[in-house]
Amino acid sequence: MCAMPRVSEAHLAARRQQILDAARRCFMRDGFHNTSMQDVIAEAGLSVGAVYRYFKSKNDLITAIAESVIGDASTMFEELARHEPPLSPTEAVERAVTFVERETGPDGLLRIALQVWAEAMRDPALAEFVGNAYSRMRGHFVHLATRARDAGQLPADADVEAIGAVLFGMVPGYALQRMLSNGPDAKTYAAGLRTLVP
Amino acid sequence: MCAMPRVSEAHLAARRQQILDAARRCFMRDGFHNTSMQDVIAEAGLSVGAVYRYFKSKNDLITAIAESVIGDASTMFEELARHEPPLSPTEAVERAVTFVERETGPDGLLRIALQVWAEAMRDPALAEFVGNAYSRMRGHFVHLATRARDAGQLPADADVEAIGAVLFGMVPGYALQRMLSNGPDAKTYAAGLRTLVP
DNA sequence: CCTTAAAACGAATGCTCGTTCTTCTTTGAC
DNA sequence: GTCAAAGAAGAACGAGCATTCGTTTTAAGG
Repeated sequence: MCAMPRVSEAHLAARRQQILDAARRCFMRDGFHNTSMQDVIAEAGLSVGAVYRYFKSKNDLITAIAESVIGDASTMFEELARHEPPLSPTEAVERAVTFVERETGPDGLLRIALQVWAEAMRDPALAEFVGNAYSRMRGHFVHLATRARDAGQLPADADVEAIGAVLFGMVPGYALQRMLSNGPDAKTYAAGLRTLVP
Repeated sequence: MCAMPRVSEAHLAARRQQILDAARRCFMRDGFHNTSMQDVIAEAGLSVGAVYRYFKSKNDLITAIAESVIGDASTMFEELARHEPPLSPTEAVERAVTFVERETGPDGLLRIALQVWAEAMRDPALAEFVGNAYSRMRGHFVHLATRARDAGQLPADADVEAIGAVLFGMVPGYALQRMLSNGPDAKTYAAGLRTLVP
């Protein structure tokens, strides 16, 4: 006898991803709360039961999408931090802003990120996850600021935590401008930054 | 005969405000989409019919709250722009950030602003309103940048639009950090800004 | 005090939602 | 081929939603 799974691991993972992809499209289009489970189910081309096998509630689905979006952003910031040769703080912001510009389009990550931010105000578990992720991202900029200070590009007594926060803040600040008003493109923004921060 | 109103103008305005206040509290607590009309009605201590006399739909109520929140922020930025003697760009950001710190608390304006941003992704009418308001706010910083350039504090060929955008972006950027992670307080942030932008 | 229309009320409505549950199908080991 | 367990399906359900509407209350002009 045996209790082996009836389908391959790969099949299960693919199905799960199929649902996640559908949910992402729906959430991008209508936001978390104007998307019904029926919408996701139809978009995935599956049945109610199938979807509920993989995600036990709508909130589970929202959380999964939120974590994947925040995870993607984290990855980007980590790559900036790991870059060789090390980037100057300004260069790092410039690259982040370029990424943001790409992802603020009609089907960009940041449209969902905005939903996640709003959702985090109501869901403490999500708030903690987002808070940790954003602290880590800010940490990368603090690290860059530290390096710049040690290289003499900043005063020796500079508060690297504060400077890291300012640098990091510019990125979502730019994202909001892009999504809400018709702010400047990444290149222009970067030029402005370089004028302001010598 | 006559068709005079049965109650005073002031009474009508007060009732309307009573509903708006209740809605603001509810929306702050649960967000737009997890607040039911029943919640607002109960919070206002009125009847269904009374509320629907003043706001013909939930969306009307959301729009009214959104416009009032954005309006409050606009007022703040206008005061910064009008300040005498004129503020330097850095000073203006510092003051804006102090305002933000005050309004990111559990019952601060910015918690609703975050909801509004997310809502604007779905509601074109709201998107236009928010977009215009934010363009105007950015404009104030562009104006400050222009003045700084003309005073020789910035290169003569500086792109004031871009610099204004960078300055303005720092404000929502700081707001997000405060609301989502435990970012630095306004004073620390301002100090970081001053170190970075001489 | 009576009339009248605005204002407030709240039961009722119809619909949509997230979720459950029973049934049918597929799968892979034997 | 057979069987048992897992996967998929989708009808059904109850709760909760925004909104409507017929009724009652209120307040001011005559």
